[in-house]
Amino acid sequence: MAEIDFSRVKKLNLFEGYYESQLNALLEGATLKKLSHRDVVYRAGDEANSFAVVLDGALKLVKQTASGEDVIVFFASPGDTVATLLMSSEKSVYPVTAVAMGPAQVITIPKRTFNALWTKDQVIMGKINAILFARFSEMQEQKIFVKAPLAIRLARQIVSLIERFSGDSGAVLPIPLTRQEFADAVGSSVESVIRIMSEWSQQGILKTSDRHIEVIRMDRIAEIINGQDKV
Amino acid sequence: MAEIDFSRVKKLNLFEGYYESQLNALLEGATLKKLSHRDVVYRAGDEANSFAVVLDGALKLVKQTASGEDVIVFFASPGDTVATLLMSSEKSVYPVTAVAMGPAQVITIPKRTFNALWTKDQVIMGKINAILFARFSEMQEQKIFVKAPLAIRLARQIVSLIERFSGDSGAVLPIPLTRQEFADAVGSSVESVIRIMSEWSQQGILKTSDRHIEVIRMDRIAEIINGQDKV
DNA sequence: CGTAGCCTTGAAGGTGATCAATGTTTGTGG
DNA sequence: CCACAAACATTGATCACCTTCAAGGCTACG
Repeated sequence: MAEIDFSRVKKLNLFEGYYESQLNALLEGATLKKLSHRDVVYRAGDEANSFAVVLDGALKLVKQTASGEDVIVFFASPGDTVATLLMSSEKSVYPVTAVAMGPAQVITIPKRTFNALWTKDQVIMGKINAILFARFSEMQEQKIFVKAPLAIRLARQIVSLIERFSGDSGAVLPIPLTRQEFADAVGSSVESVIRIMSEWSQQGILKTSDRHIEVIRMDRIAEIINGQDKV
Repeated sequence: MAEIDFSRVKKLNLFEGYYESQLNALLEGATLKKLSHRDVVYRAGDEANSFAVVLDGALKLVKQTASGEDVIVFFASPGDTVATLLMSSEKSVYPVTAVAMGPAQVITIPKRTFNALWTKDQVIMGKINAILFARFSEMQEQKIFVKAPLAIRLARQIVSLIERFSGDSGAVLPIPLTRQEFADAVGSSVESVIRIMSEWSQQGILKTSDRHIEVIRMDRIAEIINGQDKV
């Protein structure tokens, strides 16, 4: 645990305002994990003994369908926690697989630390709730677009990711995303995603090089989401 | 508050094991609401001053799409809480509209009671987490089926509702659900839902009278979900 | 006994899935 | 640093699944 970079940890909203001694307590038994692209943090079905806080980079939370296809349930960004709700139950198993997208850093924190210390701290539990609420909102938002045409769902997904990973600063997605992953996230096929994104590239709406996306015409993307692109 | 039926309240897993005096504290300022079909508990956009616990019946949590269509985000069953995660944030607004389906009873509990008393009680917060986790799981499960044919999504939805509202006892859905509501829940159109359910009625898989559904051949429904019905 | 809410059926058409084949880039081991 | 494998992107053709639109019927209830 000594190797955890506190200066980075303290920058997370989650841990803001804590003294180093308090942080030491909250991170009792915690481990810093430096991940490379495609490293697995948790595997669906494994016994849930710890939860994770994302420090840097991104994780995708993936589940498999009966026919073996992947479905991306959520993208976790820095500050997000993963598997927190599992800590309350007696014995349980991770429902999804968490995989790093590009280089990433997470802290894994043992269940016992959560139950012994976190749950007694109303401030941090309030922040956890806020994180959960954000994830809830994202999933509900997605549900609202189920019936929308693929182009709209895709555009919404891109905007959502950019907002969460780049904030308002710029329109470049700092994480590598394959077309397949977009498809898995919006519930579609690679081919369809490619057709739409190629179209957008040709129209100069976005640019993509080596799985990194840059939105050039954010206004056009917004129009597409609002269904005004046919006008 | 005097009018709250404690014998009913105590049966909820959420409040199990509490003395009446403790319950009185947890329900400080709470109100029992007896609802009729289509009564609105919370309206999306209203300021979130309280959260709710479902005692009896069912609520649908609805959001509207840009084009004015309804999307049912979740069905809340007895024991579920609604808007809990909102209580942690300073000032907020309900993200969804909560509407009763058939007669229902809910308790609404003020935000201040939650923050003053609930958050200090680790036991009840653990139970809240379990409730949230169940809702999370349901939403994720649904996401796994986005690409599945409508018949499968519909079958899954019916089974999920029956499990939550009837437990293992029987196969009758005790709440009234229109075809439109099924469509709103699975992200489809009324007509398509009707076509599939009519087919099932003819095959004797289920029976429906006045918006109440009874599954006759649960085995067939299970087969449909597993995609074995074409065999 | 009329209206509102719900259910049903048919026809036409579009979106996007699937299959198949091929090109391109990235990463790795020798 | 090259060569080859693996991962990723692309394009075209075909067609199933649903949506949409339109029109009408049924049932409960004030």
